[in-house]
Amino acid sequence: MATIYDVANLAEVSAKTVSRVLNNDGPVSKETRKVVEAAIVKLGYVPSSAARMMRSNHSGLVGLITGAISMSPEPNQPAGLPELFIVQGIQKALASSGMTLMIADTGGTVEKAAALIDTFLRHRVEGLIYVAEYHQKVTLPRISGRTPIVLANCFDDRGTPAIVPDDHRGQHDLVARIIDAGHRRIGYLTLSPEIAAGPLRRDGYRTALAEAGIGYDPDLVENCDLEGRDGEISILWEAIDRMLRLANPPTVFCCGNDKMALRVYGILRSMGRKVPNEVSVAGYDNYRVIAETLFPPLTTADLPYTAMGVRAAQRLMAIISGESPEDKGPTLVAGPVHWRESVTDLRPANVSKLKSVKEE
Amino acid sequence: MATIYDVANLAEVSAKTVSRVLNNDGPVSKETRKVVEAAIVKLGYVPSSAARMMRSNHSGLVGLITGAISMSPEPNQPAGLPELFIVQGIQKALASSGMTLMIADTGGTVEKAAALIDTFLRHRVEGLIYVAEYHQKVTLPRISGRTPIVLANCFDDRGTPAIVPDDHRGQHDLVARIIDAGHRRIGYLTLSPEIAAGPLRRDGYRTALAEAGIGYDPDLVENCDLEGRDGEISILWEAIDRMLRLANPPTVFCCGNDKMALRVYGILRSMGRKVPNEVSVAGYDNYRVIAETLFPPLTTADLPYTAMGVRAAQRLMAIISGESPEDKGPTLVAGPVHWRESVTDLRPANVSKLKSVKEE
DNA sequence: TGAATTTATGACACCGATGACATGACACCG
DNA sequence: CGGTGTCATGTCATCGGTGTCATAAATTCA
Repeated sequence: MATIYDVANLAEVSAKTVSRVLNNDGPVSKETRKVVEAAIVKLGYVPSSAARMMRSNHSGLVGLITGAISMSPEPNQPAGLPELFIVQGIQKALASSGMTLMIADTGGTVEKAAALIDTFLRHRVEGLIYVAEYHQKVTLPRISGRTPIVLANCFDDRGTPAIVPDDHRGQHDLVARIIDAGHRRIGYLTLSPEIAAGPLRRDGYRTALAEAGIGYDPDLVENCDLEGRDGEISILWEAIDRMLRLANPPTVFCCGNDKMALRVYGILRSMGRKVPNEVSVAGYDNYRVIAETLFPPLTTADLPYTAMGVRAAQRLMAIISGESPEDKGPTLVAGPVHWRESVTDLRPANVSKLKSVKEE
Repeated sequence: MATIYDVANLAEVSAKTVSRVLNNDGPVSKETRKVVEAAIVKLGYVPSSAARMMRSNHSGLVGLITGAISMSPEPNQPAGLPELFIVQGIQKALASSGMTLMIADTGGTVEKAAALIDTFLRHRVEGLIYVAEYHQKVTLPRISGRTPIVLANCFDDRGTPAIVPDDHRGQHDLVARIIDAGHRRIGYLTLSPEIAAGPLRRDGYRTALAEAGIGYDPDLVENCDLEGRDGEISILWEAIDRMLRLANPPTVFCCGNDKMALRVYGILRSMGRKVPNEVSVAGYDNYRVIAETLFPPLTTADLPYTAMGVRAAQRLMAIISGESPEDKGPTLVAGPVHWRESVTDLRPANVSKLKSVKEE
């Protein structure tokens, strides 16, 4: 591979002058610049970032660690892989800063994260972002030097800067909107209480009910999430069957996430119930492959992955620029409600009118 | 950040000895090794890969370029992002080789690929892999040096080593299996002929029919893929409606991909047709979020992304090791059929028996 | 027991850039 | 016309490791 000296020889200038041309550093005459640039092209010269980094002690790299790409081998897990939107958001925010993003994947095993952090430190990244597959608590190995790190979609108990979704508010907003559409009996098929989003969303549901003066009815809430284990369909089926037999049955089912809503569509239809004419369904995540492809399209709460990624990158850049990460603890990011055809509007004026309303 | 000299001073040995300990190079006495390792831990020393790379001229890096993470902003496009499985396969195959994988994303715009290749070359990667979002032809900027590159899920007309899915064989195997289950009237809702997979899969369908001695009936085939444009649902609806009104209607609908199958489920049910009792449905891709979550689970052909990733990485490693890439052109990789409950078995013995059969 | 080999370690140059500093040629100024 | 500033360029040391070679001590061998 050609070096800066090869270019210098060919252009009959010093290496330093070539360096000046490359970096738009110091003054270079028009003719010299032209000669040098020609030599660069002729030799196909590409500067070595290793050599540059050694001298200037500045890598321009940001490391990103994720398990998103190689999810656990079992096909369970909350969403799948849309948390990649976080990565997309990070890229978007980083693109303007001139930093290069290096992405590495844990390959499923969390233990590999330590090795990846090490690899990144060897490359002298200027900052690290750790992205979790779903909202959860994590415990990462401590980093020896002073390389800053930001957590996205997760948090720890050491006060590390973190960006997490506002599950409480999202579920609250969605339920509030559904109440606004005239629904009063709202069934809620929850996620497992084991995962961070479960209790947060359930509380959001309760808060929205309370604000509307609707009593909380435990008969309308059931955990239907087996976290990928078998039998989820039958548990769902029985919960729905039970609720629909109540004296005062729900007019809408809120599901823990969009994937569950996809199952609920199938079950309700197998029961002979039309969606949404007889029963409405709402999800959570705005997992677009499902939410927009389902027929009818699914009303759901957005999980603002992209925005979270943007915030994470911005936070990191701020810390790299020297801002002390004093406002410790997680930053909550809320997303909008996506109103689609899967929930009927029971308000007098709109009853029987099944039209597409988008509020995004 | 501590350097190798700091460690050498603290351990009272030469820098070269520290280097020996780090790389398990040359002989080092047990005691010396212990002292050096203690110093390394005490200082939190992390070697600089930049410095190492300069001298040894060996980066241990493989660059991966993908648009997978930031798909096009429109929610159209074939699959979404499961082509990330390719990345997963690449990682799996690379893990054993000691190479570090650097992933970069084009951010949607193909033009950025050139910049990313440049960045990778600056880091002196030993090989490059380009992963496309869906099976297609691409034209990448030529690479100046002799850094090898392998294409995954795409191909070009310059004979660059490439790994692509065997869409013809996959669709053939799926249809053959459906014929084997007793179906004779097989509707086919195709992908757009514009994308590489479209014609390949359609030909696979025709080949399977021909092999079974079933005549090709153009009435049973229709392109229902608008590549994300509006109106897809109504086109699908009309195509299905038309075919079901035929004197001899299809007993099963093969869909261009799983996403289309998801829509077809909704449409058939809105028409009051039970799946699979009255009409069977099959997909393509084995997009698990859809195929396994749908009710009933979807029969589909596997798009062997992981295997393709593995092959791509192996091919690259072979080329890096000096093997001349003489067997030019694309390598086809075929995947298995996943037989699930969405297609009924019409063979006498099994009629009315709806059980889960997995053949993977 | 002296020569040959192995083991353990160090000295030093070098990889390819860039920062600090120096130099010569002009231009401008009073 | 000497002094000062700017422009264009070059010299040289340096970043943090590792390859090459040298060296001294310990071990094996004839």
